[in-house]
Order: sequence, then C-alpha cells, then structure tokens
Amino acid sequence: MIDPSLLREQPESVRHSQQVRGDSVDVVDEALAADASRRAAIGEFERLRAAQNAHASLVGKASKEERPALIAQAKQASEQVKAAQAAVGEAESALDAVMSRIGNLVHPSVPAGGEQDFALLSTHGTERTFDFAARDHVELAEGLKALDLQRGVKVSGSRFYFLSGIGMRLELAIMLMGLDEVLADGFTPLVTPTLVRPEVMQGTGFLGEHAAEVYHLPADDLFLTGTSEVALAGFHADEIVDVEQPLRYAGWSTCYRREAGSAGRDTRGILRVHQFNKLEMFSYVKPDQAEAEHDRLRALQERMLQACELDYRVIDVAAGDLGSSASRKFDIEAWVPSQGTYRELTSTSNCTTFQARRLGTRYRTETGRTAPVATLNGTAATTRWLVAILETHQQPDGSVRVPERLRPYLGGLEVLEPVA
RNA sequence: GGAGACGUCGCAUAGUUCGGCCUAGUGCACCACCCUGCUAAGGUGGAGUCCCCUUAUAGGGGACCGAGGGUUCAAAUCCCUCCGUCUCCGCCA
Repeated sequence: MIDPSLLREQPESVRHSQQVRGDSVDVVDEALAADASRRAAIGEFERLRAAQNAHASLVGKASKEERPALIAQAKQASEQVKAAQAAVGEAESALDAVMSRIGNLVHPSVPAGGEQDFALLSTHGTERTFDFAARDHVELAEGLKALDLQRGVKVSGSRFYFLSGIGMRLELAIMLMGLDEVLADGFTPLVTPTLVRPEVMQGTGFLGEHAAEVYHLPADDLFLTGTSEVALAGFHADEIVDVEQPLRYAGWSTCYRREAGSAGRDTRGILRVHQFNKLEMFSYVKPDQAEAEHDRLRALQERMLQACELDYRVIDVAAGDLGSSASRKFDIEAWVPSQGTYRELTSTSNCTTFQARRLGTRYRTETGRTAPVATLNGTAATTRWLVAILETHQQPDGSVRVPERLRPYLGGLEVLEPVA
C-alpha cells in the first residue's frame, strides 16, 4: 500500500507512477475521493460517539427515577452511532479496494514500458558458443542421470520432475554455496513455512496479480508459497522492529507455483516447474537505506553467478514488468546456450515501504514515532541455475565441468561424467 | 480426533461471579528529573498502538482487553463463530 499522505500531497507523482507502469491513472482520483469520504465518515462517527459516551456516563450515575428517561434518549443516540459506524466500515473497505489497485511508486530511474523495455545495466562474460554439437540441459542431465522427467510426470503430472544422483547433489551444492555466501554477509538463515494463512498471502500482495499462480488448499484454507519471501515478509508482521542495523534473513524453502497462464511456455526441462527449491534473501531496513541495500543484494547475486562461472547480464526491469510491491527490480539473467538468450536466474526487488505498510512492520524513528520499514528481497540460489550451469560448462562428450567454487560442495568432484 | 482450561496496555497479573464509579488497577522492566558518595535504595512524573480534527512535533476527540459477529441505552464482563496456547486421552507414513 502506498503512503496515503503521499497520495494526498503529491497525487501527480502517483499518477505518473501508474502511467509508466501502464496501469490505471484514474484510480488515483478514485482513491482521493474514497479517502475524503472515509475521513468524512470517521468524523461523523466520532462526533456522535463522543456524545454517546458523554451521555452513557450520566445513565450510570443516574438515580432509579431518572434512569428510564435517560435510557430513552440514549436509544436514539445508539441508532445514529450504529448507522455512522456502518458507514465508516463501508467507506474503509471502499478505500482499501481502490488502494489495492495502486502499485508502489516507481523509482525515477526505472524505464517505462513492458518486458522488452528493460535497461541493460551490465554484462559479464561471453555469450558462450561451442564448436561441437551442444546439448541442452535436458539432454545433458539425462545423460548424467541427474534428472528424471518421465517419472516426475508419472507421479505428479507435467512440470514435475525428480532430481536424481548428481542432479540432486548439484542442486544442494548450489544452495549450500548460496548459504555460505549469505552467512558471510550476515544474514540469519531460516527454514520457512511453505503453507501460510490467507492474511499473510494477502498482506504480501500475492493474492493480487499473482492469485492465479498460487496453490490453495481449501480444506485448511492455507496457501502454498511460491517463494519464502511470503513467510519472510510475514515474519515481522505487526511488529515494531529495531532496524538501526538492517535485519537480514535468508529463507530456505521449497517453492510451489501453478504456472497458470504459461501453458506451452518453457515446457522442456526444468526451466519452468511447479516445484523447486530456493534460498531467498530478505532485508528490513530504514527507508533511506533501501537503495544501498538493493545494491548490496544485487552485488551478492553477482558474486554467486561469478562463482558459478556463468555469463550474465544485469537488467533494470521496466515499470510495466514490476510487481505491484516493487519500486525497482534488478534481474540477473544468465546466458543459456541452447536457447541463445539470457534467462532470469535471480531477481531482487526494492519494495520500499509498500509491503511493510500493509504488513504493519514498523520501526521507531528519531522523533519516537513509528513508521513503516523498507523491505527488499532477492534470490541467492535456486534450482533453475542447474540449467545454465549444465549448459555453460558442458564438454563435447556430454560431461560437465564443475566450476571450481562448487567443487568443495561436491566432495571435490571436477567433472560430472555421463552414466551409461 | 475427543475432553477440559485459558487468551487483559513490553513482561507478570487484578478485574469477568451480579454488564454501568474500568477514563482498565498493581508489580517488574523502561524513560526523565530529584535525592543520595557510588555495581544499590528512595521520591516525583511520564510512558502503548492505530486513527480523525485542528495545527507549531501543543492540544482535542475516537478506537483497541486474541479476531470477528451478536444481545443491550451501555460489553474486558453475557452469547456465537474463528484463531491461538496449555493439560489429559486417542492417532501417527
């Protein structure tokens, strides 16, 4: 949720933000009107309630003879208060509904436009090509007996898979390397719940634009999370936290996504699947430190990709491709030789105070007041990296060279050899 | 899954019997000041969160006793639903 006072005082900047996102601009005026109605309703209710309160104390102190008359008067006041209270409730839910359609204020540096309109921030490495018939990750992984797609489908349906043998170990190696990296950077590691309550899913914004991608368990009214960001954001919900030093968490969890609406896309292999593992970074900081923290998360992600010896580029995602909570998002995309293109391996978002405001995560300012913290999140390691690692480091015989930094996590293994 | 007990302003508790002197008391911890010659005690005062109004960051008002409904002129208190905690029993890949 954006800052209501920002909406009142600088509606122009909110309109501009909506515009570069390609979202409704009119919703800003609707929100202003709804906000005014809400405050008017509250004023009316509180005026009536104050009168009722004053009268109620008279009733309590009145003698038996006086009481019936006073109660008769109070009855009228009660009716009015009830009506006014109902009006407040309606006005508030109307405002909520409108506010939920306004995305976070887009950072001024973010390019306008959609998916194709990102700004390229940097590239690293060469867009690797091979002088032999290169294999894609499925062919490589199956040769290594690292992946069993057929049985994944047999057991659970399309977009499910088994990681087996070295595949399973390689995923764990990536995750553990990520864990060591975040630990060195002061993050507190957490294994997070992957089923959360509706309020948490709602509060983190995933029941908005992502609603169709979320698994829901109706018998228990719980949602399976598509990232531990959900649990990590909920971690400090309704708390006043101390962020003199940033609070940094790294959540390790399996992630579940329905991938509704992506039928037919990335159907081969494990690029787009319903279930995968991820180590996710999540920081709570003072709002004025958010940008520096965003750079920090991105830097850590680059170190990780460099450790995996991948070719990649860093992009500043365009406004229209931002999630509603994000003010700015950097994606790091690795070169995938079989596709001749870059694919997203990490993403880091600066949600400024947008997410924290709805979740009620606040800190104590210098003046002693409370104010929403800023939250940021970013990928530290995830299953998808297997795709780029296998393809980038493949050799003519179908073996795969292990990047040096990963070797300690694989018992010193230098090359993954095909299994007959 | 069954039975029972319980959720009060940071922590601990009083208040719930018989609805209205609850504007929610007390202790601890906390903050400021005073006193005090000292790893302490004592005194005074303050202090929660959210929101509205006016506005000088001073004040006025409203809401909040796990959450949400209901009864009532009036709910921490009575009723219902939900959430959570604890105890016992059952079950448990």
